[in-house]
Amino acid sequence: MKISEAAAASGCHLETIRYYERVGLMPRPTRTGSGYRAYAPADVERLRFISRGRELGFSLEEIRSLLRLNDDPKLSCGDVDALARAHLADIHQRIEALTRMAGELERVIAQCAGGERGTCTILGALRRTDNNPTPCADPECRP
Amino acid sequence: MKISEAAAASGCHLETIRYYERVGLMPRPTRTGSGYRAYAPADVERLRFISRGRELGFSLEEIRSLLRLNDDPKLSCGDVDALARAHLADIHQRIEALTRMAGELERVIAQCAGGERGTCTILGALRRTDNNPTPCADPECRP
DNA sequence: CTTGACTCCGTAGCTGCTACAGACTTTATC
DNA sequence: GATAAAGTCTGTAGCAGCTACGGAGTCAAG
Repeated sequence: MKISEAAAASGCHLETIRYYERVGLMPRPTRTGSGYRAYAPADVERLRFISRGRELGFSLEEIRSLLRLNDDPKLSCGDVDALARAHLADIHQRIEALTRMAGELERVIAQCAGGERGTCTILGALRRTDNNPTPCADPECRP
Repeated sequence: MKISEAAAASGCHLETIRYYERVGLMPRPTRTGSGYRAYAPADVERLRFISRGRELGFSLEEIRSLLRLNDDPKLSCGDVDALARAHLADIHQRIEALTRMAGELERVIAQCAGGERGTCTILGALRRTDNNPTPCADPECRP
């Protein structure tokens, strides 16, 4: 199986496969006489493992650990569980941060919708310094 | 005001300030006789503008646009509004993607909590192929 | 006068790819 | 069998958004 076929079968981009090999996530495949990479079904499975890990937001380093744990027959499920839980906590933090951003943005956008002259509340929110408070006179401005 | 003071006053890392200058977000500041950068209060305000933009998740290119709109006296509030709304939509998409990830992760973690032997459901979820349930029975699989 | 803190510039590193260029090999068509 | 098209090879550079050096020059305190 050539690299483009492995790419199609795994869903990974062709150049990404070579990249995974370079960084040691994928083993160096056997080669044909002319030097082309030859992949076995097991390689495609490994690529899909990586790809699904990425879909779940794991970093390549985390996936490297997961692959090691997966390859090791004397399974340490606790480590996998800990890694996954830590990752989940991280995702929750990112969601929280983005939700805060979205909330704040919605607030300043909503204020802007009304007035179009001179005082753009969006730019105002970016300019605003703590000792130089809101340019908006409306008490609704700062909840 | 020297660069470290501007850093302290703006909340930007010192090297980040130089970076912003290099990419053209910050103007080249005046220099002291010996070549040290000298910042005015307006520069610090601009840094804080950038910093708040980053806190709201805007990219540096978006912030570049916002700065241009902010600097331009004949204000085009509509452009600002459009930019902010597009950014907000993007944030919502990212939240959605992360929420999906979190949901799926929670699912496989919850399943794992029970059993600790042989079958780790987290690794199982990563290994799983929809059309090829068994790993590989064929001895040709591993070259 | 020396020590230490600061600043300068340029460059390289980080993550996770993606996209070349230029050389080669394989496959398809005539 | 010749030739064109498509695939593959390697190595390197680019993206965002910083951060962290190294080696040199500058400034203030003791």
